[in-house]
Amino acid sequence: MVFGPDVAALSGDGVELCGSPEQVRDRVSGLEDERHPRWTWWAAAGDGRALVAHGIRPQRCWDVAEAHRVLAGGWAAGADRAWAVAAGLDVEALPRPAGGDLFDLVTTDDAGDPDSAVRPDGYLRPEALEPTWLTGPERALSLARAALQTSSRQRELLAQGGPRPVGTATSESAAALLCIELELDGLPLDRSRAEELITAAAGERPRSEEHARQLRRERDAAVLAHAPGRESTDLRNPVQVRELLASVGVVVPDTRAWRLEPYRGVHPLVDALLAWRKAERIATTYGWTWLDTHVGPDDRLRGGWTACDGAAGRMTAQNGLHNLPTPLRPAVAAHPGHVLVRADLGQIEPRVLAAVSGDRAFAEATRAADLYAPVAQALGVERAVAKVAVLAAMYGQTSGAAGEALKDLQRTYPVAMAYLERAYAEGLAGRAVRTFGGRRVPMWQLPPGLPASAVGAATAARGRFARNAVIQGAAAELFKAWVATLRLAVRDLGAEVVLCLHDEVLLHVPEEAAGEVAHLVDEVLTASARRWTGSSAVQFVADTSVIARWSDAKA
DNA sequence: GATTTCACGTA
DNA sequence: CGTACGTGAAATCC
Repeated sequence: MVFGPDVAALSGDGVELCGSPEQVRDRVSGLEDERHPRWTWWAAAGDGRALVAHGIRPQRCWDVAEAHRVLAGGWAAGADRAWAVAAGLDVEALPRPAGGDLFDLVTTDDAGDPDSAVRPDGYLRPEALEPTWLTGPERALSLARAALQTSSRQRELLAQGGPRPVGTATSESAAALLCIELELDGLPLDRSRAEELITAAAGERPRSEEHARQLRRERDAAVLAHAPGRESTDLRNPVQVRELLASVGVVVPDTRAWRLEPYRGVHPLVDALLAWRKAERIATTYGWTWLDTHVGPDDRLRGGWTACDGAAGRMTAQNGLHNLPTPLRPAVAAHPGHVLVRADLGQIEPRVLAAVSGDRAFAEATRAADLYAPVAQALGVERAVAKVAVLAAMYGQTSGAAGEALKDLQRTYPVAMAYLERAYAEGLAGRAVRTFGGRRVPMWQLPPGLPASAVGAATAARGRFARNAVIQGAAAELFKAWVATLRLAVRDLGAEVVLCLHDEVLLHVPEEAAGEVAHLVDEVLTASARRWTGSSAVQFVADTSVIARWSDAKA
């Protein structure tokens, strides 16, 4: 489907239609009710949003942009690029949209049928990406056909990588649609509780600009009182703060919190500064302005969502949805008549490692509710040591106390460790890696002028990135497969997904459906994990609770 | 005005 | 020599 401002079109499966967006939307709605087809669109942010904004929430879709991101990696996924890759055309030679200069005027004489989205040379017309190009129904129809054609070529290309990448593309597509819903629905908030928490952390709501400045001065004064003679220091200027600290005998290379932590006892200024920083964070980033800007009159916090970041493919969110400080979390609360069902995946990354590497011994450890217990036993070390070693192996950490246990890990779980080493080596060499689900993760190339002395560190950083990407990326794939299925499974109960946080999901649920939704969360996880891994060898576990506020469950 | 650096929140 | 992300304030670049 293609939705423009004035025209829209539908093509495929014996249906071909173009007309006004209203007409096409009605038909989409009817078809969705009849047989919920897998709708194909260039990107959820365009056509998916056009439906969701009008109350149509399709079950299944194929998002050409997301499929392209799986296939090619990286973030760029415009229709022209996705079309070119699917068609096997050179993306380096992608025609550029007309800039309105003379050169463009001269070279547009071979443009072929002006109402076709495809040029005679096989590339998608770059101007067809602009909504303004959709001046008539023929053009919309042509663009819709092109989207459908792209999707079937993408399917073929993905299928060359085995059965999984096609599945990855469908769940990524669903995640992208969910992102639109998350953005429009928002996260339920208890406004008065939010106001209390902001007041406690950042002070009362400023009544004017002058009042705001005064409050700021008061906050600053509490710190500067510890440094007589240096009251003019700007606490927001790291250089000045460093000088301030030096004046009381605290000499540090930078003023980051973890660096200052050991000096808490040395001088009361340090303590005051660190407390000030926490308050300042809430005052500037999650304070009154944030509340007024991002929380609607319906007491919902809204921000943009993306289905995959540019690196390994985790979801991202804006406006604090992904980094709300813990002290503010009590403000996230179910609205009247509802509860929150919260679930987080326990020890997701090592479990994912067991699945993607196919290490049988490590998979055996996932049968335990606490994976580190059997690992510790196998290595003959304390649980804490086993945990640090496993995490160090996955993240490429070399400092710290993991050294000896890492050797034992190699010996006990050679298949899993080899999987990580392999990714590390690929990254080191600058070659792209693929996640278990088939997402290509491109590797950046080192800048040509890089001094020889810096090359080692730079390639090692790339190796660590690759090593982490195959784990983090695969975990993101499983998570999205889970949540995409959950989205549909709970829908008839009136429940909706309202937050996704890498390994954690929050659902807003009518009170009476709480028990059933909580049950479905676990059931769907087992089914999704089985489908994703292709077996039941690796167990995934969710910690699920029914709560009123986000903070009611342990973090 | 746009980009970079520092700092810090989350997983 | 653990990764990823988003945000704001100040400094820096153009």
